[in-house]
Amino acid sequence: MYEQLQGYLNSFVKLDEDAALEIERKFVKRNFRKGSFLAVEGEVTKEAHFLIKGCCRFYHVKNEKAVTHWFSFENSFVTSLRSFTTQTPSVEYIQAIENCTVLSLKYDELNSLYAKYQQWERLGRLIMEDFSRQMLDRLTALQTLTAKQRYIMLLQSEPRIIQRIPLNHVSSYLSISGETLSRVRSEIRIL
Amino acid sequence: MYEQLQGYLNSFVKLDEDAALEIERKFVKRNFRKGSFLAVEGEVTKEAHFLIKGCCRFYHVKNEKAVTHWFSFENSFVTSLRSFTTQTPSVEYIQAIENCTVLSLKYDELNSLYAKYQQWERLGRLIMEDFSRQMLDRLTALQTLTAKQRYIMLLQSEPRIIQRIPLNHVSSYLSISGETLSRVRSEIRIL
DNA sequence: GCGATTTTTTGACATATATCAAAAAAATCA
DNA sequence: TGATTTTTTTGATATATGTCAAAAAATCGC
Repeated sequence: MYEQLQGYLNSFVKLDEDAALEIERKFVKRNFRKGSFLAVEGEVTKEAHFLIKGCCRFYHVKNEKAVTHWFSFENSFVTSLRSFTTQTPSVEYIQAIENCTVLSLKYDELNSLYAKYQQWERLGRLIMEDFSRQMLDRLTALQTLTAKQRYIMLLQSEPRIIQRIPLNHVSSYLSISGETLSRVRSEIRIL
Repeated sequence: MYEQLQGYLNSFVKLDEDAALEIERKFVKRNFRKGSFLAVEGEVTKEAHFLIKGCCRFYHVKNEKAVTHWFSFENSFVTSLRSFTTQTPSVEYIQAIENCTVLSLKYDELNSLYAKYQQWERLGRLIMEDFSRQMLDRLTALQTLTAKQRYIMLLQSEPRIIQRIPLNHVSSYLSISGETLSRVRSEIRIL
């Protein structure tokens, strides 16, 4: 369990022993039942969670409708970024799509790691750089591809999303109505 | 000139004297003529530029068409993020929309700052966090607003873009055809 | 300053995608 | 397992926005 997190972190920075020891000291194991929330609109998100098992859906409510904007799977951090990094009320919800096991880290604990270890600071920077690149790709896809192309691209680049997430959430994520996505899928089936 | 950069960096981290001294040592002043390129598709971006004066347009070419995905103005860093951070060929162009004055920092120099000063590492992290939050906002706007709403929102949140950037670039940035944006504007004029 | 580009506007028409409604299928759970 | 809820599919129709074309306006280069 901790090895899994360790492996993830190591892909960014090879942690020295003292810095690595903090992993077991600061992260605590937790479970979230399918359907439960890791972040709620209006509440300050006090923890970041490393997803050991399961997957989550990020969404916000706009005109009484849920708009999904992200999914997270095993081996990634889950938190309401703006809320957590600025300690302000969240504008989004994060919901467990499957039963989830996570390793949770409190905001203050993370900051003490940042303060104490240059390597943790670097880890934070590299993870944010990585996240930014992912966001840029997603933006490009939304900006340049048709509904069908976006679905096909997702099928290729993130098959887990299509395999494990209900279609209505996927359609929202792709900014396509459920009906249109259903039609797109049947077209592709025929091909 | 250096004070301007210093002020920007200070808004993220109050640099100690030794770390602050590096600013004048590592950043070099350069000018880019209107129309010239700060990054080109296919070339590895070797520098990040802090924009002292002027503005830039980020775009990539898709089906022989330019798709604008970002603008930068005074007091922000300009670089092809993926290319610079991973030192791989850029997929995008960055073009000066006005004559620009920048302070440029080489990739290797930045990394030596990261290695030597925990404060610079933190600076990098905080700037990336800030960037990520901006990207998230942009994604939300593209996902939830109509063409007209996106334009109005831009008018309010980033009037500089509308004041200083040719309309065809703005429309591309908003994922609206030039014709539709023109119509949206005339509608708003009347109101 | 003036001709030549480039950008913006306007109009007619095309189309991708949304919406509404209802049936079919799948998932949930008591 | 069967009943109930949720999700997905299918059909008919509506609409926002794109495309093509040409005029009007603005900008650029010499």
